[in-house]
Parts: sequence; C-alpha cells; structure tokens
Amino acid sequence: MKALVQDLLVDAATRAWPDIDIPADPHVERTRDAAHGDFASNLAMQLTKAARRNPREIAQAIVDQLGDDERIARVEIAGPGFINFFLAPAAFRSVIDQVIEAGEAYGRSSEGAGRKVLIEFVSANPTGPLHVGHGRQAAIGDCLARLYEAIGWQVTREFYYNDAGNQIEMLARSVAARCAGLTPEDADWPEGGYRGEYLADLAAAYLEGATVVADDREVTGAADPNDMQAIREFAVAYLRREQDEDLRAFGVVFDNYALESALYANGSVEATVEALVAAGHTYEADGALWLKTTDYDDDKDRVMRKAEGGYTYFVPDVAYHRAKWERGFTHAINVQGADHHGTIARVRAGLQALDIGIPQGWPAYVLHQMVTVMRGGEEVKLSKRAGSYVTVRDLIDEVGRDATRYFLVARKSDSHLTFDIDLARSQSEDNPVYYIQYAHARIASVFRQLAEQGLAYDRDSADMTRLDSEHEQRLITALSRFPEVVAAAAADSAVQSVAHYLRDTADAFHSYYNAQKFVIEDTGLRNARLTLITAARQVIANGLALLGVSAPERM
RNA sequence: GCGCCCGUAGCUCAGCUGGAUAGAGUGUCGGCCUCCGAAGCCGAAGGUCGCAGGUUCGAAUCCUGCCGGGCGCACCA
Repeated sequence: MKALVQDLLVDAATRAWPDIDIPADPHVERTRDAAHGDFASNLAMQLTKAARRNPREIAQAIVDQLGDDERIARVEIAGPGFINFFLAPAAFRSVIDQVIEAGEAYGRSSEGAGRKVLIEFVSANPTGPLHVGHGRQAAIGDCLARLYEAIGWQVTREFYYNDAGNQIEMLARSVAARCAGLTPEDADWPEGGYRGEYLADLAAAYLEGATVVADDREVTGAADPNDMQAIREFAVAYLRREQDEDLRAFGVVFDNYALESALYANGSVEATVEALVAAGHTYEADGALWLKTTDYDDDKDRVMRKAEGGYTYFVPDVAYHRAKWERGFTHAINVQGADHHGTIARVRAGLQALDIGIPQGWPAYVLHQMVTVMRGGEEVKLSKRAGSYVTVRDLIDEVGRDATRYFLVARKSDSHLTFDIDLARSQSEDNPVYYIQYAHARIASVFRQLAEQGLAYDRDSADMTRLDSEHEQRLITALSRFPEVVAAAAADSAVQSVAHYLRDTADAFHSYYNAQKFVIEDTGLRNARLTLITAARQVIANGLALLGVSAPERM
C-alpha cells in the first residue's frame, strides 16, 4: 500500500515540476494520528530548495497533479507542508482478500530475485554446550535467514568451527584428565582446562566405546585413555552432537558446516598466504610474516605467520571468507557477538589485500551485545552442566523454546539484553509471546465455537462493506503493514521489529475481540468478521513463523 | 589512552534512516466475565529522550565535546 502512495506521488510531482529531480522512492510513512490520514509524505518540504518555493505551495502543486484514483478517498495538505493521504475503505478491505488468497505467501516478495546470500552464525567451537550468547545468535541468525527467504533470496545457513587448534588441544587434555579420574579440584588438573561437568559424561562415553553421530560427522570412542588423537576426535564429535541437539531443540537447522581444519587440509590457507605475499601487501619483521592491514583501515599491522611457525587464527579466517566469495556469495552476512568486533577490520583488510575485487564492506556484520540472565532479581552465572555459563538448553528447559526464541529476538541486537527468567515463565499474562499465540489460538477457538453452534463459515456471503468499526479498521491497517515490516526488517537486519509488530497486531485483535462478537445472527456481517479474523490468524501465523515460534490452535 | 555499542516512564524496551501532541509491556491505582477462551479488555497516574553546544522549516534521531555503563585493543581463538 505504501508503494501505491509513492507511485502516485512521484507521478504527480514529476508532472508538477518536470525539471526537478524527484526521488524515486520519496519518504512516505504510516501516520501515527488518524487525523493525518493513513499515509503522509514530507516530499514537498524536501523539494523546497530545488523548487525555491515554500513547502505548502509545492504541496499544493503536487496535489493539483494527483489524478482521481478510486483507492484514494482524499488528500490534504497539513502543518508545514505534509501531504496526507486518506485511503478509501475499499482499498483497505482489499488487503483482507490479498491475505487470504496469498496465505502463507502473504508478506513475502520476490525482491531478492533468487540471489544467493550466505548467513554465518553461531559458529561455536566444539568445546562445550552452547551458551546464552550463542542462543541469541542462533535466534537472530535464523530469523534473519527466514526474513531473507521471505523476500526472495536463496539463503545458505552456515556454521564454521575449529576442530583442531589450541582450544581443542586443551579440550582433549581435559577429557584425558577426566578419563584418568581427575576432577578440576585436583592438583594435577590441566592448567586452564575445561571444568564443566559435561566432560565427565563425555569421558565415560569415550571409555565405553560409544558411537556418536553429529550432523556432520560420526565417531566411535577408542576407549584408550592414552590415545590423545582418538580422544580429540571423539570429543569433537560428542560436543558437536551436543550442540546439534541444542540447536534442534531450538529449531535451528544449518545447511552447511565449515571446518577450519579443512582449510589447512585442502591447501587454501597456504594459497591465501601466497596470494597475499604475491600481491605485495606483506613484509617480514621480528621473525614473523606481517600483513599491512593498516593500508586498509586497521589500527595496526597483523602477524600472519608467527615466529615459531604457525599461522595466527585470522589467516584461516581470511581463507574461509575468500572461499565464500569464490563460492559466489557476493552477499554474505556474519552474525557475531560484539566482543569480536575487533576482528572485523582485519578480516576485511585481508580480503581487500587479495586484490580480487572484494568490496570494502564485505562481508556484512550483524553484531549483537551480550546477554545477562536474571532470576529472582539476581544475575545467573552458573549452569549445573556447563559450570561457568548459562546454556541455551537451560533456557529452553526452563522457559520453553517459543519464549526463549521470542525474548532473544525481541531486542535490537545492538542493545545489551537482559533475559529475565521469571518474566519469561512467570505465567503467561506478562509474557508477550503467549499474548501473541493466544490471539492465534483464540481465533481458532472462535471457529470451533462456530461449528459447535451448527454454523458454517461462508466467505461468499460475507458483506465486507460492513466492516466499518474503529476496531476493524485498526486490525485491517495492522494486516496491511505486514509486508512493509518484513521488507524493512530484512533490509535493516532489524529482527526485533517483527516481534514488536506481532505484539501490536495481537493487541489490535484482542481489542476487537473484546468489543465485538463474531458468532452472531446476521449472516453477512458474521461472515465478514470471520473473514477478517481468518486473515488476522494467517498474518500472525506468518509472522510467528519468521521468528521460528509456533502458532498453536489451542493452548 | 584508542576503537565499537548503549544511555528514552520506577523496571525491561520500541521509536519506521530528520517529521506533526515521544510510545508499548511490566509495576502501581481504578473498572469489565449469567456473553465466541479473563493467558483478555477499558481507564488513570508516570518523561528535562544522560548533559551542553551545533546543523535547519523541524532533532530522541545527524555533527562536536563532556558524563555514565558494556565490550574490545596478542606472534590466544
């Protein structure tokens, strides 16, 4: 609907001022106040300089050029020069038909035209269960992926991890210690080892010779407490499986797992180093090989090859992203914790230095701030299983998948998030996710009630012109906004706006529900109202699906 | 010290890339079920948008400087 107003506006403005550059998509917004119509544009104010007239005069000239359109009831000029559009009731009513005809496709578009985008998120190393921060990342990343799919992109969800570095070495030593019957309290416990209880289970499984099947690998425990290589492989597979179970419980599915070790194995790390040297952006100093990342906006140059010989972690990172680029992902988004923001400049610098045409701002990053978990007014820091941090599983077990996902996505990712367990589970009344789901279930319930009374819903006999109350108008307006919300949320990586939109829409429905009855004698009106709430149910379900939250028929 | 992010109602947070009288939830107070699910609805109270300048028709939003909080600043990942 917004697009319609924009089109009309551009046409009229172009006729009124043929020699002025009119923006292709002038600012048109939903009004906050019904007295200002349904949509308002500040176009006239923005043309003051070019047209050298006062904004109200400009607005008048534009309005004079607006032809009659049956979808527009009237247009007014207000305030300093806003052009306010009042849409015809029929134009709004047509939204209901659009929703019902499109069904699950309502809100989706083909704007992305099938272009490929790779979204990398979670990317946790297999050293333990996923923590809340990973949970936030999983919720944001998966929601972003769903948003991109909704606007017509072909999305690949990817998980990158390191199965061979120092962290894994430390993991293996911790498991070996557990195999030897040690606990973190013992004097012989490895310095800096992983202390979580889950490693005791892992060690036991290894010693029993258990077989673990993760999404991307399968390993049987060798049961030999001294075989470090076998322990390493088993531990990685075991913890990968553990994370897969967490993700599955959370409803997140990856298309691809990328391994850092593979980048060494297939020579791409070496090839990347050679390419950087050949491109002339490196130098040797203090026995190390450096990359001149300061040529590309980094604070200081970075070591690629350490004096003792190994590569620093950022080299495989560059190799990995180079591979993404070469796989044809000219659009790539990395979802990461903001605590890693320092690495962005150097990875991009490494990619620039390859001189293979990777643009400066590639890949895109969506950073999220930390999560604090609260219970009983105090910060929760410990998990029984993991020891030093709260896990995704702790949250899912305690507040459920739907509430967990909703809460983790309902805040702007830039903001620090306080996850209040009491609020999330403190019975439904406080809980926005139940509020939204309840709207959906309530609509389903109306139809059950209808059937109980021996009535059938008949859309053909609906008299849609009867939907003229304020409550109905408000709900219809909410439904009409959905495609705009989806498009904007994807464009801005603003997942929280979907959550807020659903809250608003559920609100419009609940008010309506309380004010007017649906199962009534009057056939034309009854079916019209049932048609409207059928559409509302569809939009709520579509919106919840974008968050990965269920839309129950009853609760 | 340098860089990034955040400061909006008692609390948790929105605010559509600069718009009209700054909004929700929660909490507090007061109403609404012989009626399709009260997990709901209606109303009241609650604000120096951290502070100070600047940009312009117009600033919570953009710029500068402070103040406060978080996170980074490795030949760790």
